[in-house]
Amino acid sequence: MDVKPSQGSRRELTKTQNRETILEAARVVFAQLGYANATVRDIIRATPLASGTFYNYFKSKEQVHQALRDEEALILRPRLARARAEARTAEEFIAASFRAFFWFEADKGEAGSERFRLDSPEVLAGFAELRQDIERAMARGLMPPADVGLLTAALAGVAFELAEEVKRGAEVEKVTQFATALFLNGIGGLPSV
Amino acid sequence: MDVKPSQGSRRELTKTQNRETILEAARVVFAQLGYANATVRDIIRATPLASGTFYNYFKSKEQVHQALRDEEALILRPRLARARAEARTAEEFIAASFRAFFWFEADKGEAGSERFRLDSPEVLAGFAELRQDIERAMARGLMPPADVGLLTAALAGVAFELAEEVKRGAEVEKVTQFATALFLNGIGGLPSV
DNA sequence: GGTTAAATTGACGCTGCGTCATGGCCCGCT
DNA sequence: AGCGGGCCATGACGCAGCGTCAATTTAACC
Repeated sequence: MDVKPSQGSRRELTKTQNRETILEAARVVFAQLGYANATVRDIIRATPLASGTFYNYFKSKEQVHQALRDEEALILRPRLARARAEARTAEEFIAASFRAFFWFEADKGEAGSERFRLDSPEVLAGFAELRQDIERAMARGLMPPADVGLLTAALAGVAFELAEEVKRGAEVEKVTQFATALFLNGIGGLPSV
Repeated sequence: MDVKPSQGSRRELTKTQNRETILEAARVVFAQLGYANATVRDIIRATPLASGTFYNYFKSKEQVHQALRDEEALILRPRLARARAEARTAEEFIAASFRAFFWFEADKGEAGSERFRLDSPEVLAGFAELRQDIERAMARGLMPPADVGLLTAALAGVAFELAEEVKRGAEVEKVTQFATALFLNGIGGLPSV
């Protein structure tokens, strides 16, 4: 009958280390070869571990990738939440969201340019948060009421697509102002629900 | 010294047929297994041809996929061009573009839900056309002047993301009106160039 | 130190990849 | 109609990556 292994136990430690080793190797390999060309073998070869060990930690290349996206989302989400929490007007709400997102993406650079489905848990949670915050803003009268689902999707679409421009070198502040102006004026005339 | 083989020649005919056979098989296989899981072997197995033959027509799974996207773009582009050519106001321009795009995507249904880089020649040409049409519209005073690159990207982002909603069952007309209103009001307050 | 459970290892069988030598078929010419 | 040349389909081949699993090492606990 085993008690849950203590946090500081040797076993737990190397387990965490191995996981991190694999993730770090994956980051490098994906950046070098691109996600599509990279193989599980490439990742473990960039590691002192054996091929079998990989599968103790992840089921597939896809899952490592998801874990990496999750790590990112885990950094980004609080930033977005904070930025929006401080917003007192619709403009602040929108501008702060875009700005936080664009700065974050800008740091990743061209490397992170591949397109993916957005189905990792943390990312979905981020979407849900955005949607909730929009609903609250509408309830408070900060924004006029409109179809929240469509508005969320539109915001996301603009954010993702303009993020590409930012990665290609466009100025964050300029793009932020563009996106903010577009929505701030745009939501005024939306068909009401 | 060969003359270019006549169009009706037997050889040319089966070549065209084989190409079409492969593309059709690919359509089916991608729909069934999803692009990521499908293999070149799956495609040729869905065909009376031998594996080597595949490589006479396409270099990779990726290239077949691109050819399929190109076929789609080849249908969609004239529709968009026509819709926009008839536009006499900004509203008509924007609404017609979204409407044509959403109807097209709606027909594909959930099947075509995977996300891809948009780098096939025909698709890029479609982007370029959109951008040009916007520039012309601005020149004619139909739209206020703004950063064309950012505006194009924003339009594309909203179009792609809302298309997902349409595929999930949202009403085309409702979504079209939403997107149109968003941009029609939005472009009014954009930072001028 | 001995016992046991857990985690690591790499070899294994299998599947898909892209190539290439072979052979058949179409075409144009006589 | 028969011949010759070139084009293209064919499928076997060597190679690489996949995910598994029996054997082995390592850590934990007594």
